This record gives sequence, C-alpha cells and structure tokens, in this order.
Amino acid sequence: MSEVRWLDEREERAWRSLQMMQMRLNAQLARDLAAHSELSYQDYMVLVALTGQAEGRMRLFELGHLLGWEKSRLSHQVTRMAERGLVEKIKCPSDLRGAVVGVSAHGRDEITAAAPGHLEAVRRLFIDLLAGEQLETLAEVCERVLAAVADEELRTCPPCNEGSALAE
Amino acid sequence: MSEVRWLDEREERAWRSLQMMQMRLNAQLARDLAAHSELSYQDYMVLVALTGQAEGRMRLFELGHLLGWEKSRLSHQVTRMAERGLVEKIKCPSDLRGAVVGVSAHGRDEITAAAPGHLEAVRRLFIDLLAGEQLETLAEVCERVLAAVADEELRTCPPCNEGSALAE
DNA sequence: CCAACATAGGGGATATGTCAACTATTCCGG
DNA sequence: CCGGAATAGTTGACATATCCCCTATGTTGG
Repeated sequence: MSEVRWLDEREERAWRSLQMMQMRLNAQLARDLAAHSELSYQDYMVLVALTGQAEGRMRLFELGHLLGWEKSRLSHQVTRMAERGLVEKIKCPSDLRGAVVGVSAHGRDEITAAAPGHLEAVRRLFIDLLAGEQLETLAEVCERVLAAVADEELRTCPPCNEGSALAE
Repeated sequence: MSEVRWLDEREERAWRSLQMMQMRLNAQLARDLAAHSELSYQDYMVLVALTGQAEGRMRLFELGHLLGWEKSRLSHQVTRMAERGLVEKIKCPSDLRGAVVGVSAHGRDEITAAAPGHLEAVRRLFIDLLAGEQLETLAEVCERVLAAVADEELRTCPPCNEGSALAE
C-alpha cells in the first residue's frame, strides 16, 4: 500500500485537456450532424459500419465488435433505427439465434446526404488542425491505451469475480 | 462546392482509434469507479471540482464552465447529488437568481475514499503508458482542437440562427 | 424609473445508455 | 445422443443527457 501518486502538472494538463476535448468535440459534431440531417451521431456510426460491408449488411454481434458497443445498447439502437426505416433486421438462416442487419434504401439516402457535411466538420474541427506527425503520435497513443483497456476488460469482465478480491 | 476529401489511411487510423479509445477508456474507468465506490464518474467529476475550490463550494454556473457541461445537465446532476446527500445547494445571497453548491461532509468522505483507486486506474490505463513527449503532444493536440471547437460553438450557438440559412 | 434584453437556474418530455435477467440456439465432451 | 456451458440477442427498469421553454433576477440605455 504505497503513497498516492498524484498527477503532476504535465500529466494533469494532458488528462484534463483530453477529457475536455472528447466532450466538446463530440458534442459539436453531434449538434452539427443533427442540424444538417435526420441522423444522430449513433445512427451515423451504425450506417457507416453497414455501408462499409460487402452487401451492406452484417451479423449484429459483428457490428457490435466493430463499433465496440455492448450488445444491449446495439440491440436497442438497431430496433429504433429499424422502426424509422433506416435499417432492416432479419433472422439469420444459418444460426437461428442470430440476426442480420442491413442498410435500407432510405438508410443509404440519409448517410449519403449526411456524410460529406460530417466529414467536413471532422476535418475542420480535428484532422486539418493537426500535422502528420501529430496524427501519427495520437494514433500510437490511442492504440497503446486501447490495448491496456482491452487487457483489463478481459481480466475484469467475463469470468472474473473470483480468485482474488483485490482490497475487499 | 468542391469534391469530398475522404480520410486517408493515416487520418482514418488516428480518428478511429481516438474514438475507440474514448469510449473504451471512459467505460472502463466508470465501471472501475462504480465497482469500488458509490460514485458515478459524473459524481466524481463534480466532487473533484468542488473540493478543488477554496471553501468547497462555488456558483452553479462556474461549476458548469469548469466542467464544460450545459446548465440543464448540471442542474439535474446536482439535484440528484443533493438528494443523495453528496452536496448541498443554497440560494446565493448576493445574486438572487443564482445558487451555490458545496460538498457535504458525506461527499468529502466519498471522494476521499474513491480518489486513490480512481487515480491508480487513470495511471494504469493511461498516464503511465505514455512517454513525457507523448503527453506533451497530446495536450497540444487537444488544446488546438478545443480552441477550434470553442470558436465554432461561438459562431454556431448563441445569437446565431439568423443572417444566412446555409442550405435550407 | 422603465422597458428590453441578458443571465442563472429549474423542470418536463423524450432519447439514449446500462444493468441484470431471460430465451433460444449452438457447441462440446463423453 | 445427452446435459451443461457458451453464444446471440431481447427486454424492462432505471440512470442519465438533451431539447426547449419557463421563471426570476439583474443590467442598461433613455
């Protein structure tokens, strides 16, 4: 049980500005998307993932992995999108537990209309502000952190809660 | 009306990994906090802000600026926290429109108990994974983006909606 | 002093996220 | 071929966020 290592000035600055950026940037992009289309940011991400697939459709759990979403969130989201006619959901013939989601014609129209504006916003507020080297460093940082998080998710989530209770 | 400039591989990688990291890292930190304390991540942020103040209290709108939250969100959040006894809210004597929020004794206990564990998680999953230079670059990137977002917020939000309807 | 506007905050309706069951299949070892 | 574990997805309750409008004060120019 060692001393608490508080963040020093540089660490504090990086951590705080990252959190701030996340919140503000996402909020702004979401507002922008909402103002120029009928899609929420989440709708947009789902449609991007689907239209990137060969036939514009994929298994729900694959979509979940791709987006990094929990299955429950995805299920609710897809249900809502299906109600609005943005996607279609059918039972998977080869695995009766499963379902396949696909973009509908309407969904394609919406994403096609929204994508250029959104992309522009992403460039204006993010990509085009940064030098190539900064993008490079950023990606390395994110991937490093992502790996650590994935590692901890494994150790904490699925079959854990047993063996060694850390400090309880 | 120029061509759409899609993201190239490097840009795509940086943007995608950033979004992925945001989601996963925050989710993991929130889960960790929930598992080891009675506080949500949002509760934690409010309490950190308040305990950083001279008397452990501040005006609601100042807290809002500090956290970068919208007033409505903050109002709901503080109301809930007050119901749980984590903070106290009183009318501001010098400005009858306003309110002052302060940490309660219970709130102090909770954050004191939760802080070391959370800080450790932040180090384990983020800070300690990165070199000093990476932290430096990250902070610069975030601040640059933040400035652009703040700028756009000004031009888009408060007294806008008039003058030139973009494409409607 | 007053009218018009700005600011601080509240609150409801609704959209979305999270958690913890729960069902239906599929997979696997014997 | 069977029974148990794993997997895919759903669902309802509840927590939280956002939108938009409402009230009460302050502030200011005439």
